[in-house]
Amino acid sequence: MTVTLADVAARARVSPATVSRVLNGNYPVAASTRERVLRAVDELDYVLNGPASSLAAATSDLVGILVNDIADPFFGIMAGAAQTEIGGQEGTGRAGGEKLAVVCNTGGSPERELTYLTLLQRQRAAAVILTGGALEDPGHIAAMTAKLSRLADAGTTVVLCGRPPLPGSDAVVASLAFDNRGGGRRLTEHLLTLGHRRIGYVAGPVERTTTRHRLEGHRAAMAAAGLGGDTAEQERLTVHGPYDRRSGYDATLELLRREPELTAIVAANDTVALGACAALRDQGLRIPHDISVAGFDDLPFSVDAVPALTTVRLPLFEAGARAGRLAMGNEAPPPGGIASIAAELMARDSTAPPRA
Amino acid sequence: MTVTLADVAARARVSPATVSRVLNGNYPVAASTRERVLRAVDELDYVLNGPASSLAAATSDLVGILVNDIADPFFGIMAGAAQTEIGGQEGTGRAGGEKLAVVCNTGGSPERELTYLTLLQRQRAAAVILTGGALEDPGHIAAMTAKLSRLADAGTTVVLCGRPPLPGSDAVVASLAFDNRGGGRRLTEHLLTLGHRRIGYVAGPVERTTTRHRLEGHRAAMAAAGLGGDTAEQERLTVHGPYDRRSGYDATLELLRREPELTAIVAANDTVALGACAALRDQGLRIPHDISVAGFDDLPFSVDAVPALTTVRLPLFEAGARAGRLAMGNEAPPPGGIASIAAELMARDSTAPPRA
DNA sequence: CTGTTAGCGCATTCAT
DNA sequence: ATGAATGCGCTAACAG
Repeated sequence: MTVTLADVAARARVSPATVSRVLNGNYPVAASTRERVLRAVDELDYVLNGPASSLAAATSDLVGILVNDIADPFFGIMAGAAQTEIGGQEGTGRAGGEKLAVVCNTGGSPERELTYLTLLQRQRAAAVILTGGALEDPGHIAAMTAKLSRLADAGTTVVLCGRPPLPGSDAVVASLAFDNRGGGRRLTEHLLTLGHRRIGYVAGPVERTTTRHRLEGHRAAMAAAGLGGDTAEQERLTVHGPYDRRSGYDATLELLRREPELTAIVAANDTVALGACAALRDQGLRIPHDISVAGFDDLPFSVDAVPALTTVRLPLFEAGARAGRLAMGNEAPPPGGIASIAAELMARDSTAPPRA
Repeated sequence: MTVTLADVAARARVSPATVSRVLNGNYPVAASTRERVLRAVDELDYVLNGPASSLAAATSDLVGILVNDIADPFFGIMAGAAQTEIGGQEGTGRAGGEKLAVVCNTGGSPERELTYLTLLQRQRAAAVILTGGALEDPGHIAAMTAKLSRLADAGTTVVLCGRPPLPGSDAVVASLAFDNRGGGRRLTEHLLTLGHRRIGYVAGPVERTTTRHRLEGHRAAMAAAGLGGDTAEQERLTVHGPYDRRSGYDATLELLRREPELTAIVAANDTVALGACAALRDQGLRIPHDISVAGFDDLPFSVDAVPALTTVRLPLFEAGARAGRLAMGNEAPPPGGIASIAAELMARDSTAPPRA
């Protein structure tokens, strides 16, 4: 039926051990024998049995990349970049020592995040990359810390990309954290400099690090300008919701209801900002003439929005690629295992001084 | 060191076989024993060894989803929907009989497509879903057909989603093909009805089924209106390029150079259309007053474009979900294994009658 | 309903 | 540089 290593060995008139050695390449084999073996492999159309090989070797060539939302380019760009570094070799068609880089979509659900980690642990994954913000629920953090320790103990390399370090865990080889706080602060400073004073904030889902850090940056800038207000006032000008277009639309209407004199809206990310723009247009407001709008991430479509969206650029591709190299052991981890990744303000046309 | 099934068996005072049975759930076990075993599993924090289990059972719980570009929501939406159907159970955290739905990014490269299939074959994947258009190169088609046969022989379920059937192959359980030709035709008919006569076409990469079908639909509509022109004229009003923003931008400038009197531009997809819009704006042309623009796919951002983009809606989520169910054997394949998925014209604000 | 017995296909000692 | 032998951890008959 299915052709095995032994079949190849027989055809090449060598022992199974020799076939294994040429296939894995990490052992000296005479050129002539290697030649013969490879020919037999091609002739028989042999494909290594992954499970058997993983069982014997106690490691697999699977690398998992966890994302919160695979339909969001924010994650797609990072995941694609990581995959490029991991499975991006030439590709002979025969598939030699390649790793199998795969992305797993948690949908933002903590249960599914843990389930996927268990599944990857079960497969004895070579490495795992966790992308995007983390949930701040203490129970989940504890469960994640424990699970990642277990993975690390089993030899799996764990890398965080766009997610803050896990405090007190040595399971993680490297954490690449975006400077969401600094980016958020600079974005709001930009609006303040333009002269805005009443700024609404459409935040992401509660209990997420990304949400909190961006919001903290915003409030820090407001406070520094003496516009912080009390907690109640801050809450009044903040609406939370998922990272999607709909949320931006609805939250904007709500903010307008709460404070009709708003001159600017800061959104949790670019997708949300697009929803905000749609809501404002539907209300007959012109951007940026009547009201300014800003996003976060600088996804590819943001520059093409009308007007072009002011936002904060995150080097998603570079970060993803670096995470991929770290996972493969092809790059030295940053000092202390932690790197902060700069976020750059992109001032474009959707923000302008408020109407006099 | 690492805890095995035998350890669990010892702790629960049963045989390894019994533990295996409760873990796999597909065999009668006394409730009290099951209880004891599960407790032992939790106490020992046991995680099944995937490779060992796959080796013994000769199948794995891996399901691969191949996409051309993971950063493109077109694929992200389909892949996410498929994953929902495959790995979307409750999620106990303990991870029972779940499948591991995993997406692989080929980047549109035929070599990587084959490599990924080999890797999945090596893992003895339970199923494989191929999304998006296929390459039309005869050599690659032959290689793919052969590879998919090999996979099917090994028990892997193969499903095509958004890709035309593979002629003469019985390896594929089901093909869900979008009606790209019909959608393309209706889109151009819409423009013709508005009164357009000189229409430029920004096509996708050559040798791709999606590209060809959409273009054929366009040309069929033109021909039916007596505007087909000769081959040279058709070529003159068509520019090929990748499915990205940049391509739309550059191709639009090229089309304008070739034919300054263009009144409408049809783009290969929405992303390309956005690039086209940007180029037109940079040329000082107003949409749709000076020139109309249309896209394809109806991605989430298209309705928020300014002006809202006329396009063709593809039910990406529904198709992906259906592919997931087919891959899991949770839905009967369509008659003949082939289903055509309707594409619906979404006439919005980016198209209007040409200037008088 | 549960225990016993054999492999699954390969990587890796240890010899040679 | 190559061959022979052993076991990775689990599932699947087969008994009982």
